[in-house]
Amino acid sequence: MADGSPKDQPVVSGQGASPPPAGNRAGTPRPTSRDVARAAGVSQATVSLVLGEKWHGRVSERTAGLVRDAARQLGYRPNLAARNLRLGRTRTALLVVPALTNEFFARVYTGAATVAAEHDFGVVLYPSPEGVGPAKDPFASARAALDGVIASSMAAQALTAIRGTDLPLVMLDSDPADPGAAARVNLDIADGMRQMSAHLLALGHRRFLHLASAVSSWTFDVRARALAASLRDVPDAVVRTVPAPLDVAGAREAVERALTRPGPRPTAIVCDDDILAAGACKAVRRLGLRVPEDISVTGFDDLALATAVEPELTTVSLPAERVGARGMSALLAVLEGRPPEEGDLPVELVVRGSSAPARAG
Amino acid sequence: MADGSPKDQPVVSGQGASPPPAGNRAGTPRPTSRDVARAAGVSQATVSLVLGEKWHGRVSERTAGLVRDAARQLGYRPNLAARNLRLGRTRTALLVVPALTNEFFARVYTGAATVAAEHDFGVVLYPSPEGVGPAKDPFASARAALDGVIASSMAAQALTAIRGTDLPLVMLDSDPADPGAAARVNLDIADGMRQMSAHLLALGHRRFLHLASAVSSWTFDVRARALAASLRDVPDAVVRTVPAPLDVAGAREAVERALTRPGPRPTAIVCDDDILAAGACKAVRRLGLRVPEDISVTGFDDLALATAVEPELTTVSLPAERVGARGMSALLAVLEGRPPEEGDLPVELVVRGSSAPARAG
DNA sequence: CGACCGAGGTTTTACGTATAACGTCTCCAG
DNA sequence: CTGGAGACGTTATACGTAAAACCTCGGTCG
Repeated sequence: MADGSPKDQPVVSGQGASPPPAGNRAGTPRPTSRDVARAAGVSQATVSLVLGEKWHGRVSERTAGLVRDAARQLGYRPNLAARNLRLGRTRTALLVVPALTNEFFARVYTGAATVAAEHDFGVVLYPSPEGVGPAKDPFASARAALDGVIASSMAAQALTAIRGTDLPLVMLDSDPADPGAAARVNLDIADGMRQMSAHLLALGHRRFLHLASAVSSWTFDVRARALAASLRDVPDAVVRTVPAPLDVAGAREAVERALTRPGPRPTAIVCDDDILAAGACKAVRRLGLRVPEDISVTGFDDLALATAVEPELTTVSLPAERVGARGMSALLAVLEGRPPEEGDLPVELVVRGSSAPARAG
Repeated sequence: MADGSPKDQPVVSGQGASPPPAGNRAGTPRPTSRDVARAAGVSQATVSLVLGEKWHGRVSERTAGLVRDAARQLGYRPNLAARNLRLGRTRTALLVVPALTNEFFARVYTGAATVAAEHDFGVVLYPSPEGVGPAKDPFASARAALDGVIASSMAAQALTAIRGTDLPLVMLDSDPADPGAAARVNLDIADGMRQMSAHLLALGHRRFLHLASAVSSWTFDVRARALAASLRDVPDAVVRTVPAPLDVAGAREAVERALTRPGPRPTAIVCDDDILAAGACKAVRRLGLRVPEDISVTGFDDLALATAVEPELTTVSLPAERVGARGMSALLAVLEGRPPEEGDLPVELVVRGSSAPARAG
C-alpha cells in the first residue's frame, strides 16, 4: 500500500533531507495535518481521526502507526486556531483577578490552572485595570477565544464588561445576592471572623481596633459585619474601625495615627488581611509597645508573610488554591450541563504568636 | 438616512424586539461578521474592512457608520479563533515561569502583560511543572496558538520542550553562553552582589555565611561567583556556602544548623533571596542573637517581604516589572524583524536595618 | 445469486475571518 | 462618444481542522 508507488516519495522542499528530529528553522512553515497525511500515505481525514483518538474500529492498527510515526517525524503540532474554529469551543477559561502580586490570587490561579490542566483546559489571566494599565476590555486583552469566565468579586470594574456577554460566569467570593453568575464559590469568611473574635474574647480582649481594607468589596464587608455581630452580645466590648490601603506602609501609618489618638487604647487589632497585620505590628512597635504582650494583632488569609514576620501571625487560613480549583470545576460543570458543587469552603483559625491574653487594666 | 425605507428594519430572530444592549441569552449563537453585514445591508467583506480600520478611501463614511452601528447593536465581537487562523498569527505570547506565588515572577508577568496590552498582545502563562502538576507539554497546557515564548531560565524543565519548536524564544536571566535564544534579558546580578559585598566589607565584616538557593539556576550561580570574586582579594575574608530550599522555614532550619556548628561564627549572612533572609533572621533570633547587632543579614530581590519584616532587609532591588516589560518588547522586536534592545538591566543596593557594623571580636 | 454488512478508508464540507481580485457607476477629458 | 480613472463595494478564496457522508471490496447469509 504505502510502498512501490513512485508517488510515495515525501515531497521535501529542496536541498537535502531536512533533519527529522523537529529542528525546524524559521521560514519553513509549520507542518499541517495534510503534510502528515502525505508523508504517511493516507488522507488528511485519517490523520485527524488517528491523532484525535477516534479511530478505533475505523482505521487499522498498522495505518494508525504510520500516521503517528509521520506526525512525530515532522514534529507536527495541531494548529489550535484552526481546531478552535472548527469545534466552536476553545477549552480556555478567563480568570479575572485584581492583581497577581497579591499572593492570595496567585494561589487562586495555581489552583485553577491545576484543575484546568487535568481536564485539558487552559487558563488565561486578566489582571483587572487597577493592576495593569490601558486595557479596558477584558476580551480584547485576553486575546484568546474563551469558553467561560471565572472572576473575583474584587475585580468589580471588569465585571460589567463581562456581564454583557453570554459566556458562563463563575464568581469567586461574591455577594450571593447579586445576579448573573452561573455558579459561585465562596469562603466561609463570616465563620472565620467569628472564630477569630471568639479566640480574642476568650483571651480577655474587649477593646478592639478593626483595621479594614480601604478598597470596598464583599469579602471585606462580610468581615466587618461578622465582627460586629460577634461582639454585639458582649456587654463591654467596643470596636473602632479604621480603613487602610492594602500595603504594609499604609497600614502602619493608619495604625500609628489611630493609636496616638486620645482615649483608651485597644488591646487587640483585628486586621482584614495579613499584609495589614504586618503593618500593624510595625506601628505597635514604633510606639514602644510589644506584640503580643501589650497589644495582640491578628491577620487574615494566612499568606507566606504570616510566618515570615515575628511574631508569627495568628490568622485565619483561607484555602486559596481550593477556591481556584473549585472555581474551575464549577465552570467545567456548567459547561457540561452538570450542577456545580454547592456550599462554602471552610476556613480555619490558626493561632500563632501574635495573640496573647489581654493585659489587665 | 436610516429611516424611511421599509428594508431598514433590522431582521430580528422572532418574538418581539430583542434587547439591543447585548444581553444575549445562552443558546443564541454569537453573531458573526456576516450577521452584522446582513443587518447593515452590506457584504461581509465590507464589515471586515470597516471594523479592521482598513476602509479609508474604499468605503464611504456613511456605510462605515451603518456597519459600526449594526455591530454595536448585535453586540458583535470577532471570533478570535477564525481571525488567528486567517492571519496565521495570534498576537499571543507564552510566558514560562517557575511559579507565580513567587512575587518576583508575578511582577515579571505584570510587566510583560502591561507592554503586551499596549501592543494589542496577549500573554498566557505556563507555570512550569515544579509548580503545577501533570502537564508535561507547555504547548498542550497553554492552549492558545502562540507567536512566541518568553521563558525564565529557572523553568529549565519546560525549556527543552520549547527548543524543539521554531517559535522565537526570549530568555530571561539566563546564561549568555547557552544558545537558542532570539533575545535575552538579563539583570546585572553580579554587580548587585558586588555592591552588597562592598557594603558589608565596608562595615567591617570578614566572616560570611552565604545562604544559597538549593535549586540550581544561572541567576544563583552568578550570585555565588560574584560573591567569591569580590572576596578573593580581601586577605582575611572567609565565606561558607549553605544551600537551602526557597521558603522561610527551610531557610531557618538551614541557618540554625549552620550557626550551631563549631568554629568561628559568621558576622554576616548573605542570602540569595529575601525569603531566605527572612528565614535567616528568624534563625539568628532563635539562637538568642540579634539582627543586626550580632549578625547582619542581607537579602536579594527587594520583595514586599523585605519591608514587612523587622528589621527591614538590606537587599538588592531587582526591577522585576522591567524584566517582564523588556522581555515582551524584545519578543515584539524579534517578531517584527527589528533588533532587540541590548544590555543588562541595572540593579540597586538598598540599605535598610538588617545590616550594621560587624561586632569587634 | 443478490442483498447486506463491516472494515477501512476517502471526499467533502463547514467553521468565521481577512484580503486579493474583480465589478460597476459616475464623471470628465480628448 | 470613448476611454480612463477614481469611488465604492462585492465575490471568491484560503487558512487547518473535525467529522458527516460517502465509497469500495471481500465475505456471509437467506
